[in-house]
Amino acid sequence: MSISSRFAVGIHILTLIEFNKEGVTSSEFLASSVNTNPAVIRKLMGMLKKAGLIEVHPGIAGAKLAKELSDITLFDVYKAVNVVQEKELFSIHESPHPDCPVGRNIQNTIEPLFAAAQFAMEKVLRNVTLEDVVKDIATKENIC
Amino acid sequence: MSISSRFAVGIHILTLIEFNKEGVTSSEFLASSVNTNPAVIRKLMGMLKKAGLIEVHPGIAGAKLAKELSDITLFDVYKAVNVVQEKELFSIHESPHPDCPVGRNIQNTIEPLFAAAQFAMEKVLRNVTLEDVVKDIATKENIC
DNA sequence: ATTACATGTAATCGATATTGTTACAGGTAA
DNA sequence: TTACCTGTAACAATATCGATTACATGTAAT
Repeated sequence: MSISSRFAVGIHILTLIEFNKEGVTSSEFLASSVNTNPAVIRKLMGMLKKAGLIEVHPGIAGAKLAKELSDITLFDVYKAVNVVQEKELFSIHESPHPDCPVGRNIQNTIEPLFAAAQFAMEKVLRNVTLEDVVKDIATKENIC
Repeated sequence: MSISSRFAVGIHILTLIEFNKEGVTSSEFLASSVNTNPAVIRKLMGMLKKAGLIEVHPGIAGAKLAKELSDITLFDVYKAVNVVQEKELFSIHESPHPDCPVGRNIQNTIEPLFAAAQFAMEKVLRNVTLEDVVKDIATKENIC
């Protein structure tokens, strides 16, 4: 099991829009860098647009960031591309037997524990911005 | 996307072994409480056994805990049932374009961020023991 | 030794999610 | 009108999950 690479690709898209901000960042351009199909990129662009992270218009080539780099966290991207639903990082088996003391309580007992674990993971994502990602790549480029 | 319910079922199994420690906890008994097939339970029992969490023997009915309740964390169960591999909670797209500054760096930049998020989630699991789960259920039973 | 019953394990199936691909509708500007 | 872009639907290939069936193997009681 793994969380969909839509998340990583979403970050890639936003980062590249920033790096190419003087130029035109079309779905084809993005697809070439990500190494996938333009239609895949357009679908993701739709999600990022819906989440208010980018501006993109039918018939007009290129996407632009809709917010400041420092105002976009990885959590924003994570939510935008819809990879994990609220309280659903972990799945819990359905319909355990109600006549068993464990069966009738296990879901209620486990759920808050799973939610806490998921929340801790998401908190890390909230504390990283796209600015951090862009700066890290810029640093790596200057060194190499 | 969701982490397999094997994790939740694994917790269920261990918890029920404890609740039924005076009796014989067979795969059929467990399957009835979990509401699944005995073969599914046996496969999970094999994983829990391999991880040293339970003792179970071919031909002999019933499983027993191999460690103290307070010595088994949810993380132990999580690793035992093999739901998420190390550094693979998030997947990263392969083969981004090396001629692009973003494409050639994005993986190295994102990987530690994803690893940190995964680690934070796992840390929560490390801090909860089966004893906590059993006590919580026992409390709920006494109240209701 | 035979019988009854347990665990161990492999094969298979249906359901679902993911990723890539193709195709085309609709918008924009030269 | 033409060229090119985004938006979106349909479909295939692949992978994983959970359930199911079947059977080999091990144990203990008769």
